[in-house]
Amino acid sequence: MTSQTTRELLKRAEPDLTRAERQLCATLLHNYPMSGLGSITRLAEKAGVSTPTVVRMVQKLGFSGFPAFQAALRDELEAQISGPIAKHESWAGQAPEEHLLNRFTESVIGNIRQTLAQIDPARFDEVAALLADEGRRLFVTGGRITRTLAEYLFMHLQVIRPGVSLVPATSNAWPHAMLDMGEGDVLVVFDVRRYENTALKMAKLASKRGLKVVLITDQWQSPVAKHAACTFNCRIEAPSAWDSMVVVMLFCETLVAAVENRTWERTKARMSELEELFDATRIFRKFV
Amino acid sequence: MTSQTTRELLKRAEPDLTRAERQLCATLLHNYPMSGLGSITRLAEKAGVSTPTVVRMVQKLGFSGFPAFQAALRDELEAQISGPIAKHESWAGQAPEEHLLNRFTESVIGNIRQTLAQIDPARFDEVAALLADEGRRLFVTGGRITRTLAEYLFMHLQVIRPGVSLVPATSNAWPHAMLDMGEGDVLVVFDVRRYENTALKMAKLASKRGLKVVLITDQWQSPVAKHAACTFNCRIEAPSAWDSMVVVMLFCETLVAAVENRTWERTKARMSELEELFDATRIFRKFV
DNA sequence: CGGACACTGAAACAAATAGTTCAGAGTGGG
DNA sequence: CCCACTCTGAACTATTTGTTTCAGTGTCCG
Repeated sequence: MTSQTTRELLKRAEPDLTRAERQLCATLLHNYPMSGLGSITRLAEKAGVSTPTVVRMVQKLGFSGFPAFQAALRDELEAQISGPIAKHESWAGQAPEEHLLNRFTESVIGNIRQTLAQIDPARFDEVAALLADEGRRLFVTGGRITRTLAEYLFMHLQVIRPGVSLVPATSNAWPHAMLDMGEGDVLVVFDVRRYENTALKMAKLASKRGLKVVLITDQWQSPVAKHAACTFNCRIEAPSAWDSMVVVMLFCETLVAAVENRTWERTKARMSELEELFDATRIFRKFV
Repeated sequence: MTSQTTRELLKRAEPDLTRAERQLCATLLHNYPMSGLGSITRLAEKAGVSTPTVVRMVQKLGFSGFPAFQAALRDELEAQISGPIAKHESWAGQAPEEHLLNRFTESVIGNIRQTLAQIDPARFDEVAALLADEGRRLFVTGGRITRTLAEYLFMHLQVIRPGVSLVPATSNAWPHAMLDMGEGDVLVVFDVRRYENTALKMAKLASKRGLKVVLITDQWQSPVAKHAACTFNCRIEAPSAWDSMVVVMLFCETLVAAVENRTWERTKARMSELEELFDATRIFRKFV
């Protein structure tokens, strides 16, 4: 394929690029090749790097300068356009359509579409507001498969606001945790098929204590729904012996973003405090 | 049709144009819109007119100047290229396009598309084979954000085959775990930005001990790549203060499915054994 | 630790592009 | 045949774009 030469050039060169250059490279590949057709200034801005970085990179790729690079992009684009109409390409372009990468992705995209179509945005906003209310304590729980998702949600919420706890339904310690749960608090339950007994019991007890239960479950819906103030169903189908939690995670992340938007003023302070703590512990690298 | 506005603008304006302008117009329409994407000078040359003619004409068409005209062409081209796929309705049909649910999903789909386009299927299959090889012990590790993903992958792999361990990079117990790592074993490292020092150290030591290191990282690539036999980059952009791990999870699940396909005979037996154990512990509900 | 090295972007600089002016060529009507 | 009018491009100016230099910063390695 000569028509994709520059794209492949970018991909192949990527490992040898520096941090800023890789950032630029990613931007270029992101919506290839449109982002490269503007001026060097706008490309640099879009990628968040300086114009010298752009020049250095295209020279590293073998072009004499930015205009030469741009000309190559234009030529390829022209060849592509005048050529046969682009078919619906598979996701992993280099693999045949039946490759697992394509089949799995296809299935997950379908899950996303169907799940989103069913969600009531008003309900979603409602729950976001509930989770953003710092007057309420939050409890998050998940089962065998969903524990990691519960942890993921917990970790983010914990940074966003105070008063968040993770309650492992898989252990037998959860009745102790329930001692802290009071009227008006919120319990987020993850429960997907092979619905778990402990999840049901916990939700039942919690709703009796006056907690608002938010349930995140699959399309067949966990029996916890009976005790939940709000239920969200995510499609979890996949060409595998396992179910796919991708949509559940997408939902969690979106929820986190929504909560964060509502608490931003206070969250900002919490995050910068966290940042200082990280600096003090030197957990992270400063640069690549 | 808004997507062809400029082309139709040209066609409709043609009768009212002067000779030189019509010549220019014809050139533009001839291989629309490529001829308009170069500099004004080259367009003028190609059409055999002067640059003032070009400026006058685009102003006559209602653009403020040549750059504005060119920008319009680029935008149309972009819309045309990304094709009907990008033209989809909002994901959460009931919500306006600017609702976070739609914006977030949009962004994640973009991440998926771009990540998949970059993955080398051969490499993917290679790693799947590596993880399916029961002669090698497997170690999985992740950092602050990615720990949950590491756990998720671990949980699945553990069911699929024996000899899988989770090594928490966030604790200081990992050097102990390293005692068990030997030549030919595999270490799967998750490391996304705010790359962590422990991940790097662990990967370095592991590769020195003769382990194959598989790295799953973001588009900017963790420095662990230097010590990795195989690196996969996932786009993690999201309209949020946080990065999105959805694509990383998609990748993990696909990998799990691929490994499982290779070990299915033995995995089947393991899974039914697990089933019996579950029955014995009565963790799951028999019926909804 | 500390020196060598690599990466990055601000700023200065060079080159092209885009826009303007204006004189001359062409045209049509009186 | 001449005048008034429009159109056109050469030449100039202003602006933006592309390139180079250089100093600051962070990383690596002994």
